Amino acid sequence: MKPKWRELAEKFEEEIRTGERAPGSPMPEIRDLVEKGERSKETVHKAYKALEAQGLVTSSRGRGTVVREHVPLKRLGIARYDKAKWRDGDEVAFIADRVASGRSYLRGEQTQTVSEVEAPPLVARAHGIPEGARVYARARLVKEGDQPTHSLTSYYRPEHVEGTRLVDPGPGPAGKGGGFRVLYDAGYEIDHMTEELRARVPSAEEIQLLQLHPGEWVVELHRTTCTADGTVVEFAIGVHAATRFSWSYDFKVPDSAQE
Amino acid sequence: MKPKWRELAEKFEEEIRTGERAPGSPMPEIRDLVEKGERSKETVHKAYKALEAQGLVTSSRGRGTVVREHVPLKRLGIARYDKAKWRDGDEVAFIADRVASGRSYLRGEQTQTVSEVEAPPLVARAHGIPEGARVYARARLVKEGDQPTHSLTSYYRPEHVEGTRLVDPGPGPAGKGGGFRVLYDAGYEIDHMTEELRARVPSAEEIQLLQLHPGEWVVELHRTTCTADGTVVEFAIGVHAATRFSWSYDFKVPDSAQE
DNA sequence: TAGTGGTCTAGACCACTTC
DNA sequence: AAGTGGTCTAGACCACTAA
Repeated sequence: MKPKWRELAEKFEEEIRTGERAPGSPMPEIRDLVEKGERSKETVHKAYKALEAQGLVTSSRGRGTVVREHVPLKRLGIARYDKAKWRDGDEVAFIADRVASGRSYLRGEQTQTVSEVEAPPLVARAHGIPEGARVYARARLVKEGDQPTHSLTSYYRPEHVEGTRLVDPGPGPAGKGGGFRVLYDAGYEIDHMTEELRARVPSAEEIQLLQLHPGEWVVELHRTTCTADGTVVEFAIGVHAATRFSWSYDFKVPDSAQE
Repeated sequence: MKPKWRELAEKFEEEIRTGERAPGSPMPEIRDLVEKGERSKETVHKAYKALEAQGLVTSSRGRGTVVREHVPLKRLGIARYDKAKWRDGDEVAFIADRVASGRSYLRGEQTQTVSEVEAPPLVARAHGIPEGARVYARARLVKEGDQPTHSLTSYYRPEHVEGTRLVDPGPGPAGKGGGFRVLYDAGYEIDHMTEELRARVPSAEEIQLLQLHPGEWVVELHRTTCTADGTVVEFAIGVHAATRFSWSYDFKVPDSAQE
């Protein structure tokens, strides 16, 4: 037997997907449904929470529940790291994807803080240094308008970045060309990277920071960036709202017998 | 003000993460907590559901709520497509990752059904054919023991696979070397691929099929496989339980100025 | 059959937004 | 102040498991 709250949620889901309930239009108020039907407040509430977790509606106290506008996915491909963008041009690497997808970059959409910290285990392993060694952490929160899209924290080894503008703890992006340009100017040209992705439940702080919808998951991205000789010059951890992005990778089918 | 159910959930989360509550050990029963503390049944229930969504506990009627065993992540890298594995060896490409991570392959862990269908929009676009054109859909559910890990449906164009054992609608894997080997034998050697990932809420059928825990998300993977001349010979859609996998990709930093 | 989690209700109260 | 969603309770009943 299907629970009543699920039946109700599926009924509304159908109505939203067919367009019968248009984006931006208000959903019936909980108390109205309680009066009209036989359902109780908690039951309707559960149904609405399920719809909210699927990204179909938004609820807020005082304002009511409305059908969500469709937010287009931001597609992240490896082209966003194109050397031409950060080495020759004046785009900042981290916002290259936004430029590529036709959105304009506005100043003030990225805040940054730089601090010296002891390397957590994950960071130490990536850089091949002892746990607790000193590293620079450069954390930024990337926004699009008022809406935060993801957080990104890069970890650098002191000998690679000390004396550069990367460790200048001022606010704002790292300047023309971004972090990769700074490393390039310091003699460390990035050559290849590894990205690793996994999905998980967000922490309470992340829900607040990224303004996540209730029930929404995040994708954690680990990026290890190396120079041609294999030196790791950056390890970065990104946390993305899971429904706002897709990731795409092209690669040759490997053939270990030929190498 | 933090809701009580969240407070309670965080208390238990802490206890589980520190190991104070060991995997396999039972959580306090809901009715006991109601008797001892001032909380009500629904409130404790909400807290338990939150823990379950995080993958920390498992609840079932009659059996109670227990701390979950830690399930190791399965790491998927592009090495799982190594030509040496499916062309020269006798491993099936789709289970190569399991072999790599030390798990043994058991017969009967993969079921398959082949059918001729009209190409859905996504499939048509990937193959560059009209919507509704006939394609072969090869759907399998991959399990590890009793636990399903992911579903994978490959779409092939008739002219590439007709007459091969791929479209033989018998059960079981596609045979020695898997689907890529069949394509290879038919004169279509795969050369490069694109994988695209996104996370989303599972459908009701997927929850049942993959035995997902309540609140758990899935990652949908789109794989487009091409020969050296750019012909798309396979488009596959995979649905993975989000917490059971991580994906990893290595690539050179692109440089459009040099090509 | 006893004991577990899951659903549902009716009503109270709280937090927030809008007027 | 009025009206929205969110939390909480006490208790009823249901669904499932194990002895």
